Amino acid sequence: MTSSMSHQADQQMVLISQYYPGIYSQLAPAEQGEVKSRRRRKKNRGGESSSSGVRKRKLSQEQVNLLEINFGSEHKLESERKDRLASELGLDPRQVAVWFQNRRARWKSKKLEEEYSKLKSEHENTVVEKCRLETEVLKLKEQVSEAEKEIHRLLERSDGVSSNSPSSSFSMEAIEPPFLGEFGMEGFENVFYVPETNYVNGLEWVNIYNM
DNA sequence: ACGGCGAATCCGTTACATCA
DNA sequence: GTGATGTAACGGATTCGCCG
Repeated sequence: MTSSMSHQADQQMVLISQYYPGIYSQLAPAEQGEVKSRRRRKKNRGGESSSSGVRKRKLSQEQVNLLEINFGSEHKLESERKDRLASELGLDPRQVAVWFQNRRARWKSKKLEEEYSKLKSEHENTVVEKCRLETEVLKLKEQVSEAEKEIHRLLERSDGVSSNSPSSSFSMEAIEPPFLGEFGMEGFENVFYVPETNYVNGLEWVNIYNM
């Protein structure tokens, strides 16, 4: 863990699991259903801390400011820095350690909230895009269906014409179909084939290709 | 290699201060 | 007075490095 990495962590969306690789391994007992009972702490209404002399709640704004500055430059607290900070702030090193511990917990909680918001937003965008694509697919299927119907109608009409007029008969298979790929028509060659040189009654609609 | 030990850190919780 | 919220502090568990 380098100091430069932690310095950038506030700006970047760094996953907690990357930043504190040890955290998730500690979840194992709880995940296995093992529930440990915690000892209840005694109340302390006498004004004296049970372990470290005079009780002193609420740090001053000045103390918090300096702690925040230090936390901003490095989230971890080496013992040398802890002692120096404690001396500067007139606090017990244990208090500095506790403050950093709680601050890391708040930082982690905030990052998790941000990560959640980001993922939620991405999910919503994806759902919207999915709906849009599904609508587009329906429209395209409708167009294909209409085109097929039209082809059927035209083929039926041309069959009727060719039986009366031998000169206009031709073989659809004998004519080289135009290349449609550059128009993005791959897959529709058999549906939209248009003979350019042989005029067929009722095929005026194919002029859409020249639009 | 291995186990014991202490320090550091984590999570979950409690106790208390403050405020609406 | 009271519930909600924020935070200092604690307890137990885990991890890690050191040492014999």
